[in-house]
Amino acid sequence: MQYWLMKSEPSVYSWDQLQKDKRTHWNGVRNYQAAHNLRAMRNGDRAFFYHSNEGMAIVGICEIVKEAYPDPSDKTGKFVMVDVAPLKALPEPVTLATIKTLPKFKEMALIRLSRLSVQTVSREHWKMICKMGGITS
DNA sequence: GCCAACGTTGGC
DNA sequence: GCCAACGTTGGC
Repeated sequence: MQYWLMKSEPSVYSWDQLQKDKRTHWNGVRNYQAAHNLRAMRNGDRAFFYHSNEGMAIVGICEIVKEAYPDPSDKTGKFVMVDVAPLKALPEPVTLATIKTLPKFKEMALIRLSRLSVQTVSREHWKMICKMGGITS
């Protein structure tokens, strides 16, 4: 299984909204590297849901429930979207500020490639963030 | 609101 | 194919 991190501005689409919707189309990605990651996602992969701009924290975990298919909002036909469903909220959101203070996360894309909206997360980072977020599984 | 970092566009 | 100009993202 692969782990991911997806960003959304809460004023555009928030974690709360996803929990209400039960499922959503992750559309609007217009960056090739992010799109490449979308295409690499497989059903059952897990992704952190990160609030950018406001909140600036990882707030929940979602699951990929439909693999990449054309994004109808893209007139050029080049970009794709996936469907995601919420799995569980982090009891304790993990903020960017916290992550930044820990040397182990220096190599994380969230820090290194701050503008990439869909990124991979290593298994090690995934586990640490889950633990910090209060998920003990 | 500002600005750094980065990506894209278009002229040459 | 280079690079300046411009647009966007996202932290602060």
